[in-house]
Amino acid sequence: MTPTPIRVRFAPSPTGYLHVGGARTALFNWLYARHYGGTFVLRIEDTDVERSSDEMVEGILVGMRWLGLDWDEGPFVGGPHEPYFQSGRLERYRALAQQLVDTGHAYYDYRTAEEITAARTAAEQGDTDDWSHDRASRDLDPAQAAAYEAEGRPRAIRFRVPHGQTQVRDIVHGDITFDNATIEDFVILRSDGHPTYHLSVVADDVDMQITSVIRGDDHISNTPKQVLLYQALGAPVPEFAHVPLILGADKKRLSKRHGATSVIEYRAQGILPEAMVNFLALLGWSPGSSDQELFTRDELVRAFSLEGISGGNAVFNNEKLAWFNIQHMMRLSDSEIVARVESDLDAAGLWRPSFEHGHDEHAFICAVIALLKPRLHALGDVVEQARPLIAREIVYDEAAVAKHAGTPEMRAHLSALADACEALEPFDAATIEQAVRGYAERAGIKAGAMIHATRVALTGRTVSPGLFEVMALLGRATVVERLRRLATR
RNA sequence: GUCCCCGUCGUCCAGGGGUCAGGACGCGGCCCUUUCAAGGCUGAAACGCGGGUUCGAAUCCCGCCGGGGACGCCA
Repeated sequence: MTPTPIRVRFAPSPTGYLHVGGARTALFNWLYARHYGGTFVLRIEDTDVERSSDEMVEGILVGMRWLGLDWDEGPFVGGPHEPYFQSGRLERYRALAQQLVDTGHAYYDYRTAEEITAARTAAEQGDTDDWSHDRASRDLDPAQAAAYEAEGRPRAIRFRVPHGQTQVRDIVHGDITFDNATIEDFVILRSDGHPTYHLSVVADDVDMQITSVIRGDDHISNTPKQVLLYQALGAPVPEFAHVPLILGADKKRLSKRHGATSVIEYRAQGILPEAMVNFLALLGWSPGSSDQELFTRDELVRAFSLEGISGGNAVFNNEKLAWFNIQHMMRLSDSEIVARVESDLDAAGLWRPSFEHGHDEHAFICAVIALLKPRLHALGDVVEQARPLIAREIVYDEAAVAKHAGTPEMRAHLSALADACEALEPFDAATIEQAVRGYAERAGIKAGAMIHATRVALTGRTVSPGLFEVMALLGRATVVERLRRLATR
C-alpha cells in the first residue's frame, strides 16, 4: 500500500557476542523487514575504537547467522551506503557537526571534561541538581571564544536545544512528549573530533534512509535529542518502535549473573535456533487474538507486526525456552537432526561414515533418532541417549543389572528369550512384543520383569525408548548376542 | 533527585465498558504405559491500591504505590 519501502537496521556495538536482548531487537527488525519485503541493514557502531576489533564484530555476526537473521546490507555483503562501520564515517560526522554549528544549531564548548565533572559534582553536592540542563557555554562571549581559540584550547560541540517541547511518535508507546527544558545541551562532537552516539546514529540513519527505528526501550530518553537532530538537519524523522527490555527472574535487567546471556551459549547448550527465534519473538510480541505459540520462521514473518509488541518488560523464562526446544526438536526431520549432531557423535567416537546421507546405515541412524526424538530436550542429549543403540560394545549399569537381571533364574530366561528370538519371523516390534509377552506368560513371570531384564541386557540401562522398537532396531543378531552375553556373564 | 516507560495467574501473552477474565510455560491430578519421555484430559493460580466517570469498570480519567529505564566528551 505505502510506496515507501521499509528500511530498518540493527546497529550493535561490537562487544564480542550477541546477547539475547540484542538478538531479539535484531529479530524484530528482521521480521519487520521481511514481512514488508523491506531492507534489513546491519551496521556496526564501533566509534569506540578502543573496544572494537574484527574478532568482536565476528562474535555478533556468528550469532546473527546462527539465528538465521540475514542482512541485506552490511558487513561482507556491502551495499549502496558503505561503509557499514561507523569508524569509517568520521569525516561525515565532523562535516555534519560543523554544519550544525554554521546553522546556529550547535556551538563550541571549550571547557575540559575535568572542569565539567568538577562543576557537576559541585552541583550535585549543592543539592540544586539542575545539571541536566547544562547550558553554561551556550552564549560564550565572542571575545572570550576567540581567546580560547588563540590558546588552541580543545573544543567540543554541543547541540543548542531549543525552547519548547519535542514529541516522539512511537508505535509501541504512542506519542511521548518531552519538555525541552529537561534536555541538556548534549555533546555531538567530542573535543578529539569523534562523534557521540547521538550524532552518529542520526547521521547514519539519515544517510542510510532508515524509515523505522526499532530498538530497546532504554533509548526512549535519547530519542527526543535525536528527533531534534533530525529537525536541525532538515531530515525526515523515522518512525520509532521501542521494544521493552528483557529482564532476569529477579526483574533486573538481564546480565551475566542470570546465566547465559549470549545466544551462542544457548547454541552450546543444544538449543535450536528455531526454538530461540520462536521464544524470543514471543517475548514481548504476540500475534494478537490467535492462540498460536509455535511458529516457524516463515509463519513469524507472515504474522509479525509492530502493533503486536507490548509495552512492558519481559522476564526471560528458561523453562519455556526448553519447552520450545522440545517442540521444535520434534518437528525436525530425523535426517535433519542427524546432520546437526554428526560432529557431536563423531567427537564421542560414535559416528560411522556409513551413517552419512546416501550410505547404507543412514536409515539406521535416522531410525535411532526417531526413537529418541520425543525424549530429547536438547541436541546435546543425542550422544548419551544414542550410545547404547549405536556403540558396538555396551556398558552395563551394574545397579540395573543387579536389580533386574541379578538372579540365575532371570539369566536363564534371557537365554531362553535369545533362543526364541533366533526363530522369530518377522523380527519387527509387533512380533517381538508378542513373543516376549508370550514367553513371560508361559514361564509364569510378569511381562514387566522380563521386559526390564531384557532392557538391561540390550542397553545396559534401566531407561530406553520402547523396548520392542529398540529390539527391532538393533536387529536379531545384536539382540541375541547381547541377551546371551548377559545371561552367561 | 529529575524526566520517561510499564502494571491481567509465579512467568510469557490475549482481552480493552456487560466474558464462567482466555491460551502457553511451570506446578498438581487422571489417562496412556515395559522404563524414561512425548501426548491427551483435568485442577489450582491473576486484573496492585484508592478515588472518580458510567446503569455497569480489569477495560476510560486522576492520584498513590510498585517495577523498570534514562539522566556521560559510553553506545
